[in-house]
Amino acid sequence: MKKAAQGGKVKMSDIASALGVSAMTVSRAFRGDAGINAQTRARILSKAEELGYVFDSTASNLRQNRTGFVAVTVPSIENANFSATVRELSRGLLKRNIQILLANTEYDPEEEERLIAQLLRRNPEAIVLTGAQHTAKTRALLSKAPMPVIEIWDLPAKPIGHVVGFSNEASVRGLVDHMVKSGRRRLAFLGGETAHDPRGAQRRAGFVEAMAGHGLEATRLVPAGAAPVGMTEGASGLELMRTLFPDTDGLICVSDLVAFGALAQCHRLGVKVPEDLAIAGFGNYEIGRICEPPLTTIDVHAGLIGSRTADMVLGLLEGTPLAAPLRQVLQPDLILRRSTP
Amino acid sequence: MKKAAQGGKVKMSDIASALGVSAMTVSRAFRGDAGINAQTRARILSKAEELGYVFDSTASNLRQNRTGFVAVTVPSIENANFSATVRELSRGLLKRNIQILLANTEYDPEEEERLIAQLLRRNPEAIVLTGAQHTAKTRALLSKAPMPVIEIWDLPAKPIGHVVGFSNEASVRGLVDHMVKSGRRRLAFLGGETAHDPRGAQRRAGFVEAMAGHGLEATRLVPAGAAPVGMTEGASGLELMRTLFPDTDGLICVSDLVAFGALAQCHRLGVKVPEDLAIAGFGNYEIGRICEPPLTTIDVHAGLIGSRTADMVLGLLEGTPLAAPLRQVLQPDLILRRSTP
DNA sequence: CGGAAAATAGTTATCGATAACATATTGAGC
DNA sequence: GCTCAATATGTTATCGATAACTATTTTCCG
Repeated sequence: MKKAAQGGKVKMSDIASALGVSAMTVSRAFRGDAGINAQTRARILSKAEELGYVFDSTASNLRQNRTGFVAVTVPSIENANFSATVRELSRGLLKRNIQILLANTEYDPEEEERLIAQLLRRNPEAIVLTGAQHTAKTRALLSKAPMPVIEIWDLPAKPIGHVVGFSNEASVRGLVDHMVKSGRRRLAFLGGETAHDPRGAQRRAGFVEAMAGHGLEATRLVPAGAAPVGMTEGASGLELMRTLFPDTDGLICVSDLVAFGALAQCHRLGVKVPEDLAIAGFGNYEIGRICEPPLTTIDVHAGLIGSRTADMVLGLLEGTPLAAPLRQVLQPDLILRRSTP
Repeated sequence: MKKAAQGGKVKMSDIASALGVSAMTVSRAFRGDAGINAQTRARILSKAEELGYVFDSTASNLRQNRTGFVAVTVPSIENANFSATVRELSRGLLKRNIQILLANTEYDPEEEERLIAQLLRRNPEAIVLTGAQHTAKTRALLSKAPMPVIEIWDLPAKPIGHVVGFSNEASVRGLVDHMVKSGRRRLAFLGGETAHDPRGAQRRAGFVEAMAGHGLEATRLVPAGAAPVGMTEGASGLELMRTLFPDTDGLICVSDLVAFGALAQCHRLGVKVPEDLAIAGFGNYEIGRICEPPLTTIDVHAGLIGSRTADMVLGLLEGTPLAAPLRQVLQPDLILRRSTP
């Protein structure tokens, strides 16, 4: 409970004068510098402990012009896919004691702009953006920024800097191909119609494209509402689909959560999955593995995106300047389960 | 792509000399200080824009001894309950432009200790800990720390500082009472047996207590494995329960995710819910609302914990020192749905 | 044993914004 | 016109750690 500091805070020079050494030596002791006597170092660390010294990285950051954190924006941390990415990113960066400054854009580019302006003031060593949809001002800010910028979860046509992503369009193609191969022709897509969920929109576009590739018309496009869409929207979306396109025999959803909502609604309505309606999701969420029937889906390797991004950041921070920005393209996997025949 | 700064970075004194004013005036312009001429301020801001100036909060932080961020630890950011808390906490603090430094403890007190030591070096304005299980060293570190400490999601008997939480034990009692009232007597509890999930353990203890209150023995305690436990563990746990205690007529699970896993397994085994087995969860996750039948659960108001914590932090940062630490107790709600009769 | 390299420690100035104090200008009231 | 207060701006020192440099041992070799 005694929070108030009794005196001023303890600093390196206090330790130094207590031991009759210079502040510089104390600094060296703390950084595990090579050129310091092991015994001196031990004395310093033990005295520091005794005095309750806490290293002040604010001062260190200013002097070294290194802050030791990376700024990260995500549309929503509540999405299990994004949080898996953040987790692995965080874990990877922790190896070098780099911390994450996280900001939620709530799927709003304007909010992203505000947040990035704030984050830049803190001098992060790199900026990681989930998604590639930005305002013009954000792009301008970031292209002038002195630190590396990495866009993840997308393959932007005009990247700001580096990229770690995958093709949402191509991934959906795998689902369509699978459904068509098993004889389904009257396919619908649920979700992805809003401007503020570019990845959803890309999946939807991929659906349209893939259908065209099979000579089929992609007329069955069902809206699910504004991002973030979840199970609730999946359930209501399934109803809407049945009203608009009652003869649909295969449904691809913008995410597993939506697919599960649709599946649960099918149970309630007595629609048999996959017999009456095949359903596929996207993202390989845990629920797709557990529900009955389990969901065919696309594993986008959300965690891997995070760890690869961490590796890229660490490489960029150590390495020599690069001629061209990096672009790492990951390959999502099609996971076949019983919700499709 | 032109990342390399052409010259040195632009600082306040550059703007100052470009306009023939002092650096102090520039500083005042940026902070919206009262005592500055509106026209001068406009000139400064426009010149700053022109030069591409980015405010350096590192320097500001050092001088003012205010960093503008709050450190937060969570067991796992992938848990939708915790991420809801973080989201609302973040949203609340953003009003005052305070950012969050987030760290995942992975349910490991040792890891928490390491992370907190790191976080303290950054001089956060407050420290928010999810959970009340800490190592002795963590407690020592934090009780000496100069900034407010808030433990959330629990009601610790010996809090380090302030608290925003609820009683896990009492919440489970509501579930037990409901099941008993509807005639079930052979109740089981799934999960919460591990040392590293104190909230799970408290729920389990609450189950035992509540059963005793009804004169019933709580012998049906089924382990679910190490935290974090999810749907997968729910499914396997249900199997285990059916082996160990085949006559169970009501199952309370440590979370909705576990409950859903159990429910899905019941579907597969032909066990009717709630006729053959009543199931309840904990946490009011979205899935419990959507699955069939929807799950009876406890809404712990995860988001509210976050926003209340934000309010508390803001109050502590502005207000005068307090005589005693704050303790805010929230009341979870029992939500009755069809998975219990 | 002489001398060069290695090991260890100290000095001084600095990172960039800003608190605290000092100064200059304007205006109001009598 | 004069004083006092309000307004607007400038000066200097400082937050705490550390880069860059210098100074002093110690070690090791031919």
